[in-house]
Amino acid sequence: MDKFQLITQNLEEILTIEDLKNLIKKRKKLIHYIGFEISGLVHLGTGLATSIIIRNLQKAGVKTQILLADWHSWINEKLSGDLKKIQKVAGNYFKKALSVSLELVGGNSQKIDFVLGSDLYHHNDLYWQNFIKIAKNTTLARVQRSIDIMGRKMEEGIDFAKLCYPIMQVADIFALKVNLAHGGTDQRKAHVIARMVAKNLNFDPPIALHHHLLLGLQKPPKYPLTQEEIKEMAIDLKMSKSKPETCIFIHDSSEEIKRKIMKAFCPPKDIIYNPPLDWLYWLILPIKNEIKIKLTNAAHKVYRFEKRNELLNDYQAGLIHPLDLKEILIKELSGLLEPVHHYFKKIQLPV
RNA sequence: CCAGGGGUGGCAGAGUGGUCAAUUGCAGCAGGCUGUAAACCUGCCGGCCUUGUGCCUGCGGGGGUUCGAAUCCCUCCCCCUGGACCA
Repeated sequence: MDKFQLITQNLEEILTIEDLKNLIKKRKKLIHYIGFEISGLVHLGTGLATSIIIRNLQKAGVKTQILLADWHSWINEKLSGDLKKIQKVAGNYFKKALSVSLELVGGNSQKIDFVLGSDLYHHNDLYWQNFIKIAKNTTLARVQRSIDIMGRKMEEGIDFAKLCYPIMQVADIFALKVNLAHGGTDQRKAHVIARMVAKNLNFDPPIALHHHLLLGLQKPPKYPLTQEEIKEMAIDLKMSKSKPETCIFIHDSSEEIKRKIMKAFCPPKDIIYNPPLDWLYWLILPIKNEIKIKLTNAAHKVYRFEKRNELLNDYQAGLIHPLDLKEILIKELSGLLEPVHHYFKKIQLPV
């Protein structure tokens, strides 16, 4: 498999494919980054979905970096907006949880550079110069739109720091010399700003790599939904810590995994909006490479990552019962996360 | 800083002296139904428990009036709209 294929595997969107091809062709050093806000427990989305991409990039020889975004978390009032606490959790818990997650999917946590936001900004005149330059090359309206998409409500009572957030995010990309900016599809607006202002600041526009946001397990606010509506509402539909019943943490026991998945929304034959199917397609298959599922005719069939559309086709055709789908998901997920309990035996989780 | 408007349970939004632990909607939770979930039906939905015509806390914070306050007064804080200042 060549570099391009490795890098683009399991991504939902690339901005732009042409730029990426050019970068590879020019044999430039590929430098990746993804930023994480430091909040509560790491779940499948933050931990595993992102790790799959990082693993792929590592295989492609890309330098991978994780920004432990303490200042961003501070701005967004994570962990009560207590910067000291955020930094503590970043170092004591998040770094470890993300490393474990990466190992689970077959990546190498030794090859990741963890960067704490504070360290990046400390005594860094250039960073803050770029911050102002970026701000000068952006409009208020644009920044407002970008924070809106990030799940923060514009409406009333928004403090100004929130508007600094996307500007910092763009400055981070330049400061870390990133040419592969990675995030969920929710990071699109910020990455687009980065690409737009890059030219004005004499940087090469970073390529944006967006992974799929795993669906939350709950029934959507509206059903049925069209593919377009799902894209528009992606932020509301994604797995979220704030709804613990609809999200699975990497620390969840197999009993909890079973309980939550059994409660999951899972309409028969529907492949448009189907959280368990979504997870098997985007998460389990890319990690496990193949899974064996019981069909409604009692036979078993093996599905492989390379041909994962078969899974969708068969489910749509009614060849797989929702309950069988759930059962395989429960089994695979429990097995996958089993080592996590071992790693975290002695670490206090920041609940 | 000035003027006006406003702060009610997870959210939305009623209520303007007692009958208010606070209408209602949404969300959430539990159970029933279904080879899963959803839809649908039932119950719960401030906290506590010995589950009761029980106790406690409660309508931005604090103080006051009153037999009695989410409702009236004072004060502080915060938000919104406009203005002033910077220019």
